[in-house]
Amino acid sequence: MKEGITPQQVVDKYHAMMKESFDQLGIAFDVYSRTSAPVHHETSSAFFKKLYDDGLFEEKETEQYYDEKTNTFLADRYITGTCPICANPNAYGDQCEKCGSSLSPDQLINPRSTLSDAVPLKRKTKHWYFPLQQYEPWLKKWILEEHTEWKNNVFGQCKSWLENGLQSRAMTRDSNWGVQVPLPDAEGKVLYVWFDAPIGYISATKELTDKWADYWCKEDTKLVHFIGKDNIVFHCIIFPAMLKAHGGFVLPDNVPANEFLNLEGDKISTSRNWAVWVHEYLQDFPGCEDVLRYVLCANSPETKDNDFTWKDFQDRNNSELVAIFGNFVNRTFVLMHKLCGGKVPKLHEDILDENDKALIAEFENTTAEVQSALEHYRFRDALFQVIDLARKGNQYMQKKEPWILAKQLPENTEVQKPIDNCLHVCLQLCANLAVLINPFLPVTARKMLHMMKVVDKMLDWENAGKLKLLSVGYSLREPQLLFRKIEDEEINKQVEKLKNGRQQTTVAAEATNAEAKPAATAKPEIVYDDFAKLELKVATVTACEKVPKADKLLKLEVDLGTEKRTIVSGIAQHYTAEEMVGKQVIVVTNLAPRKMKGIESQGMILTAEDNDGKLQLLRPENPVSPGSNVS
RNA sequence: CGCGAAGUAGAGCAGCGGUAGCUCGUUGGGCUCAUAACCCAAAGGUCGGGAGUUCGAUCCUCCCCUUCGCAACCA
Repeated sequence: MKEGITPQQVVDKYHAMMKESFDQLGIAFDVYSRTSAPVHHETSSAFFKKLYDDGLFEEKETEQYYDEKTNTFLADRYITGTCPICANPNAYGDQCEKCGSSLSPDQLINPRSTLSDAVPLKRKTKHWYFPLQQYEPWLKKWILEEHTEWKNNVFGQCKSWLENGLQSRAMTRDSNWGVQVPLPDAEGKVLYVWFDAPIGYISATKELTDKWADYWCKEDTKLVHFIGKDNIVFHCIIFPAMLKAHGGFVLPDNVPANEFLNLEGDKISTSRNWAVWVHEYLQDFPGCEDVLRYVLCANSPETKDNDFTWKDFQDRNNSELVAIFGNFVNRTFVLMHKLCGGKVPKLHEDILDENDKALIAEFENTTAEVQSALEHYRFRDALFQVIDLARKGNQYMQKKEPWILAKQLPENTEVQKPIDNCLHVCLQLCANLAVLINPFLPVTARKMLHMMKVVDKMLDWENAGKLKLLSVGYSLREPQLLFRKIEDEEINKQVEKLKNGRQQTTVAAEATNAEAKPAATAKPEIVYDDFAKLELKVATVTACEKVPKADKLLKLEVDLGTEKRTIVSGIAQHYTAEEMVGKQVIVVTNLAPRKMKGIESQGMILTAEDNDGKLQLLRPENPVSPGSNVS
């Protein structure tokens, strides 16, 4: 709605955009689907129908508040009113933030809609509830006893839910966007997003293969959900309970939820354009797909929120990818061409020394560590181990100093042997590095394959840790640099772009609107007479103070020419009392008075909300006399 | 309000009862095949704050502070 287009257009736009971005970053999916696909509608409907036919839902008809102005049923959070317990006039339908009581909308005195400020009416609506509490004993056993290995943040959250007690939860909503409830008499009802969304995983598998049941219904399947911390409950509690209720499906083996990644100290937000857009990144850093992948993995918020900064991006690229990994591969190839005629030299086992043996042993050690880390979802650590192996390669080469040995060649041809050994080991290490880095940096792994003139098959994980990946005597290509250095200038540009982009959101949003079809209005059309019912006037603020114990409210005295009025307005987080004095504002003067925090407000000040959620006062371009009509 | 997770050197992390460690970055020195690595040395931490338990606490207990998340028509 905000973009002025239909939900369908929104999903089409972003689906295409994300698919392309994933593709360009070398992130491949067996299937990249969406819950608007027909197969998903069928699958989720059928799932619902099965639970329904098995009598697992509670059908409840409730009276829910309905906002006639916007034609919508109101979620609890969208209703405010006076708290029955502490008389706070701004309690929400689900809880009062002043006294902390949990509420239901029915308990509110003088409820109103936060969408339109209308007085909501009760309307009957029927929904289907899933009795989560019935699965509580089973969930407790399954998670708290059988999955103690889950991550702290995940396990703790689940424990909290389970110990607080689960409740029936509506699995349908009143809406016209989503999957229709597959029952007669269910006009205008759709499945609750978090009912159908995880079923989307099953639907997508169906789209992939007829043998989808081999994945979902066989005990040897290991189901893992990679998610962010904000939806732990859906994947650990609700979806498993649904699967259990339905029967015949495997349950998640693990749900390694990550924390959040910030960007330059602020929360990432695509709507506020505080983001790094993949398609723009690839334009600005062509050929650097793997660098972004590297930094995101090395800095992934596995145990706590982390920050992506361009400076860190540069540091990690220059010191870890270029200087450690890239440099090792490069110097190995350069030396091999200089000292071994461009071919994989022989390994003279008779003269292997401790250094050789130690490094060779590292092939397997590191492989085991990387594998173990991956199996335990410690991706950061796994990647570190790979880079660390390259570091060990550098150390090894430094100890062996084949370039020094080479100086003795004219008088002693025997030294070719240790030179051969060093480069043989280093080259085999390069091959191992290619295999080990492949899951993280696939583009880099390909480049290495090319240099080694070997086939893709070599990258199979089974090859990790082996000493003999390259054959003796095989001639290899000239080295190509795997990574390039990233200069300060490029980084500064990105930081600037980010900061400028933040202000351009409005422009971007307008551009989107211009392309889109005529916007569907959110509210029904009205006639002039409806508009004429409003009395809007310009007023000058003569005094202003903050309302005590209310963080959002300012109490204003305004001059309407013929009279003065007191108005309470929820703009305290956007304007200070001092700066309001003397400003002109537009006031709805014939709005019924309402008390807020014990002060009667005799009107309402008009504001507009920008993309940052900041309120902007509406006011005349040039000062006019107080009391002027607005039309 | 409550619940969960997190808070350890400039950055990213480990440690979890006994002199605070790793990688990167910084500074000085050595070396040079390499987009320079590597070696040596150094600087940099009242382990979020306070109380307690203990012979001893970053680690255990309690309180507090900060950040993020917690069934919203949001995968």
